Amino acid sequence: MEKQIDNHYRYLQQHFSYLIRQQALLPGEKLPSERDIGERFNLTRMTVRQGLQTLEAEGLIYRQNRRGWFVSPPAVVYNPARRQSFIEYVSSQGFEPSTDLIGVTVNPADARMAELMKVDKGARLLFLQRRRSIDGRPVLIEHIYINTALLPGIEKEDMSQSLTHLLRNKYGQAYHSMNLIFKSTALLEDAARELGAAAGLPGLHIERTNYDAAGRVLELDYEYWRHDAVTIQIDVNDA
Amino acid sequence: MEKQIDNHYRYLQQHFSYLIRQQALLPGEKLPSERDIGERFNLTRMTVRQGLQTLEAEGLIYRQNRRGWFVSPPAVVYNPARRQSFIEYVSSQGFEPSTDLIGVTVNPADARMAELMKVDKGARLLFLQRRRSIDGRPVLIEHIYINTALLPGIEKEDMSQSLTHLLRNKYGQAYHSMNLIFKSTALLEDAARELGAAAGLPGLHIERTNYDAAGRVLELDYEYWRHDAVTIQIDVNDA
DNA sequence: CAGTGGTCTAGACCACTCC
DNA sequence: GAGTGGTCTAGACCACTGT
Repeated sequence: MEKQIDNHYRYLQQHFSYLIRQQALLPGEKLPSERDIGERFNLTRMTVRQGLQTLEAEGLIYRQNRRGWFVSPPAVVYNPARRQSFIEYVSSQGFEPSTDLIGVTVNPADARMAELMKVDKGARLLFLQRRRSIDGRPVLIEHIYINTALLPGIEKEDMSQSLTHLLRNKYGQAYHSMNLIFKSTALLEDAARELGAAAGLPGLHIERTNYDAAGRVLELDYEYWRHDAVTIQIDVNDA
Repeated sequence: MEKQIDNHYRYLQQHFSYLIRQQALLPGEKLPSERDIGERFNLTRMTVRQGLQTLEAEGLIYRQNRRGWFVSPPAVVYNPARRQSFIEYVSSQGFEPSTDLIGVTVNPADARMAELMKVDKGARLLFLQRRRSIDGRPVLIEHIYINTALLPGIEKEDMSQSLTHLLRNKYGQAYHSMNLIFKSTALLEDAARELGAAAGLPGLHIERTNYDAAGRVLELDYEYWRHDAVTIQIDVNDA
């Protein structure tokens, strides 16, 4: 007993949704061009785009700026409580992670950052911008602020590697506790551009504060994810 | 040093974003109609709608079906680890929570539900559908499956009240552990309609499995949130 | 009823990617 | 240069809301 679809864009949505679920269209595969779809279904490009946008909102397809629409791969599961690095949890799920370093600078903390990281104004903070990809598809932009006073010499390390590993191996620091904030919102304009995505793309923001054993802020991490690329999972145990 | 905006819809976005941040437009306030905005800025309705949709994706405004666009109130912070009820965490943040019971049925478990809840196929499950609002604004639809065998007589209770309280007071059951899954995706069609929202609205899905002290599944809870209405916050402590 | 957003048409030009 | 999505125009009719 299927529901009657009287909207054209919903018809498109259901059509492609069906093809994707049946795996007639495979992850990473390119959809026909908007003009081709319009011709095939006798629809204006605007209507086609509306249909595609609803599929994008569902996380079934994604676009790369002016290159086309593609079927979304399955989302990676991110379980922050496990304290695994991006590299660990992505590869353990059978995907291929990679990291591009976009920028590294050392800046004095302004008033806002000083408060967030519980350091004095002017303290030296290492600021990293990285892009991380899964199977070659850019999925998140990361902005990281590191308290260099707690991790001397860290700015001389290779910053495209896993910070989790670096802290563990070189500094003997495991993350002790962390505070996590998740928010569903549009990707920031810069993040969208660096992901090769259209601005205003639905995104997931994660803000993570990592503390050392003494409760000091080791690192502040902002992650801007393509919303279809990740599922968050957490186990909460007895208090 | 402001960036030059050459897109019309981005200009609109920046304009209203500014007004909202300056509180020249207050939470809950209605925006002018799409046609009025178009006239004022000399833009087509399609372009106006595109601008408004990006503001919606940012979580700054929301719409109610055919009633208009409104400024979003601040998001409520949901911290699952605190095991507070919706009523508790909403009211403790200075908002007014309310709950509408949409449906109650008792059904035998099908194969899928039986597996998810670790019961025999055909076991009696209480199924609740509720709509929850903050300050009168519907923000989430909840689908709850309850294992009646563990909570005898529960189907005779008032199901618009807090389940957390009911379990605590009548059954002496506190939630022990829970498993949480968060996914940013479009609202389901039914959920969107019950929230008075357009279908395909960006949404946040939360899936929560609550276990009793013996590790049995007490309750399975699916929450479909308007994406601008909630921020998730979790503290993870030493393992 | 008038007013609102929801959907849709039939075009157009532009910016960028790919070859 | 051909093809793609990104943006935009100037309309139209419909479904639903409020009065």
